[in-house]
Formats: sequence, structure tokens, C-alpha cells
Amino acid sequence: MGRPPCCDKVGIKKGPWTPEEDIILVSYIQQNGPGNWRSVPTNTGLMRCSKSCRLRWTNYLRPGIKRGNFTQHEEGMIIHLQAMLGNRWAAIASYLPQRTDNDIKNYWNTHLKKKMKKLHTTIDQPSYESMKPDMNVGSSTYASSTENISRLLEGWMRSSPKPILKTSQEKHTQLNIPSTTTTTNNLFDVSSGGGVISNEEIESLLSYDNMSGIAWEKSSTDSTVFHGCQSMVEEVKPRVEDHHHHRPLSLLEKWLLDESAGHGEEMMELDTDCFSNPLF
DNA sequence: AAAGGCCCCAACCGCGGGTAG
DNA sequence: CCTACCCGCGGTTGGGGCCTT
Repeated sequence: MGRPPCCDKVGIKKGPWTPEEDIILVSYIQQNGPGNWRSVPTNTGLMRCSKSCRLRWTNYLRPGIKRGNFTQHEEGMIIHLQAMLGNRWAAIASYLPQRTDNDIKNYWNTHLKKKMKKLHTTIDQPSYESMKPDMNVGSSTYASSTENISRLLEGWMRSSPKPILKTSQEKHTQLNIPSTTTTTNNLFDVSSGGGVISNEEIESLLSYDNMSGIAWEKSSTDSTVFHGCQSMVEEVKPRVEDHHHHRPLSLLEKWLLDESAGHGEEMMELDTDCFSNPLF
């Protein structure tokens, strides 16, 4: 209330970040580490407010950020988590350590919301649970901080007047980063069917729906508790209550267990992260 | 080719929680 | 306890690229 916006000072720059600014920010953070954002603009000379610096770092420059298309598995994760947690993007992002909350939020708002809507109209039943994650997840595209910086430098050297790269597809191509995210077996591959979900896709959804339905019933009566996720489940209760999609709280537990049982590296990563996550 | 509409996503805004003084 | 400040989060916006006509 009455608090002035942090970025409305005279001389504070707004709008897209330039590669030069990115490099300044990255090199500063490499030397000093992230945090103490208040001092970043003054120490770097960046004409940006601290908030803008933090956002730029966490959403774009931070090492380990995976950019580009979401895998089917990630998509499934997001849908499940969103159904359980609601629009708590930061919490959801904590289960997808390579994705930022902003990314997930954007992806949900631009893709998944529509898909879910479409799915609801296509299949005459609620089906958040029907989203099947990709069972063939390969090694993930993982940008290290050096990669991020080299990407910046590369873009800078080329003095491209436009943002470094256009699409995630192009990003992968131009940077020779193997794109594991351009899967052809996307459940809702819009390009393949003009946005219409095929029978095959629906079948695959339904089959998973059945699976998860069984899993739910089972897990709802199962006294075995997945302790790793229990505290998270408790933690999300208040928010879940005021959400429309009331789900048995063991959904994620069961799902994660199922997933981790059948998954490779990525899931292992997730599990590791799951247990090391402050939420747990 | 051009104009208009649509879509995506980076970035901004405003609010709330935490905490130091 | 109160206030001011810092930080993080979720909602929203708008610029630019893409698509359609």
C-alpha cells in the first residue's frame, strides 16, 4: 500500500535486456554469487532495478536452466502438479529444477490450459489425471552456466540486432545443443493434427486414466505412506482446498513412485531433488 | 506482397512474507 | 511492537514473430 514501484526511478531502464547487460550481470554474479540484489545495480552500474536483475538471473541466466520445448514427461508433471497445487508455480518449479516458475507458468497459460480445455471437451470426463508423462525420457538438455555465458558471448559477438535466438528449436540447432524436447510423440502435438487430438492420443490418455484411476483408488486405501512427499502434501493442503480439483492427496506420491520405478536418469534426478527439496 | 490477427514469452507490477533495526 | 526494507511469488502486459487472408 502506497509503496512506490521499485522500478519507477528516473534513469532506471526497462524493457528487454541486451547481451551487454546480461554479460555484466552474469560476470558480477559469478564473482559475488546471487543474492543481495539491492546492491547489484549499484555495483555493476546496470541501469536496472534490483528486481529486474534478480528476475533476469533466475528466469534466464541462471545455470541449469533448460530452455525449449517441454517434454511429454515435464508436461505430465506440470499437469499433475498444477492439479494438486494450483497455480503455485514456484512450488511446481521445484519439482522441475531445470525449469523456471515463469517458464512453467507461461507454458501452462499458453499451451496446457488450452490442451486441458480441449481434452475436457473431447473426452467427456475430467481428466487431469489422464495425462501420461513421457516414458522415454532421454538425457535432458542442460545448460551450464558456462554455456549460458558462451551463448551470450556468441550472440554478442555476432552483434545480432535481434534477441539472440528466435525459437527454442532454433536455439538448439544453432547452438548444437541436442534437443531432447522436440519429441514427435507429444500427446497433443498440435502440428500433427492441427490441434485436434487423435483417437490414438485419446486412447493413450484413457489407458493412463484407467491406470491412474486404479492407482488412486489403491493409494487412497493404501496405508503405506510415501514419506518423501508426505510433508509436501501436508504443505499444500490449504491451497488445495480452495481449488476446484479435489484429488486424493496421494496422487503425486503414487505417480512419482510409479514414474521413478520405470524411469531413467531424469526421474532419478527428480527423486533426488524431491528429497532434497526444502518442501520435504 | 501486405495487412491484420494471433500467439508466445520475457519482463513488469503489485502484493505478501520475513526480518533487521 | 512497529516500521522499513528486501526478496519472492503470481498475475498481467506488450513487443515481436508467425500465420492467415
